[in-house]
Amino acid sequence: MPELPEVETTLRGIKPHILNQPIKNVRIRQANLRWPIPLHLVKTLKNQTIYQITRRAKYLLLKTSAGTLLMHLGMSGSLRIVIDAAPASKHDHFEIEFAQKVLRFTDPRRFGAVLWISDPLLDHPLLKKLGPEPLSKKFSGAYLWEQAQRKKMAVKPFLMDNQIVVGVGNIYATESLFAAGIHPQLAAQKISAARYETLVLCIKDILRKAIKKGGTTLKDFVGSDGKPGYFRLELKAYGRSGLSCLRCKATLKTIRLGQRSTVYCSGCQS
DNA sequence: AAATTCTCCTGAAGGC
DNA sequence: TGCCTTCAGGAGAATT
Repeated sequence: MPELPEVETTLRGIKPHILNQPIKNVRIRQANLRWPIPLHLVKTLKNQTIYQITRRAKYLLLKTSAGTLLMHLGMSGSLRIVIDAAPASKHDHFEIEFAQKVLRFTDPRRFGAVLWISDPLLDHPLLKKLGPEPLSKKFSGAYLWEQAQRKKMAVKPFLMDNQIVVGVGNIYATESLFAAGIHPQLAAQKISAARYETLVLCIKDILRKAIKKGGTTLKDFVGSDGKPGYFRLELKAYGRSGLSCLRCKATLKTIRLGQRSTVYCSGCQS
């Protein structure tokens, strides 16, 4: 599931292959993703060069002198570097062809996006309301506690709100709350500043470890080299409902919070 | 303003 | 075997 570690893994994987390489061709096979892929990209990107690749939240930003290509992997998307031009398959919706290599976007469920931004980046509606990066200094226990005041919603959906902090989706929110020993259903405003300090440390630690492992692959996610991420092996709560807690042996439970399944341990999360 | 619900989509899994 | 239902989920949009 592409959350921040998976997007970061993708960024690091594709960057050395496509940076400063002239674009020879662009192909749109299926424009109907979350929003339609702008058809003008075929002409707009031809002969352009991507001179910078960055990530903001779960968005990849590929900059050219004509504008910025924004890509989102949705929940089943992946970007791969294809060298021997293997034939495209059913879910290969978009690709950028360079002299030696092809950057191919694959997304079975089509929740992903490929968009074009020609205006200043920060004005874009998808980017301008985003909260801080979780691995930045600005994302601290004090910040999170401050944001939580007067928020009655449960802490888990609070953590997954992109205006509070970006990049923390269902897997890493579940894992972080387990690591911090915080019950996911607790009202955000009822959690102490000290516990938010702990939670922030857990979030940063888990995200960093997941990036080191190349992200988490549940089903579709692969890195740019086509290989899965191995953080799934490290998951202690997500996907372990009904199994016994690795810390206290109690049976892990599942509840629904904000339409998302949430696994927690009633023995050591309170 | 804050919180909840709906929506897009496909494939896997379960029921009968 | 095969059809139908249910579920998974990122996050913007719509609704309460």
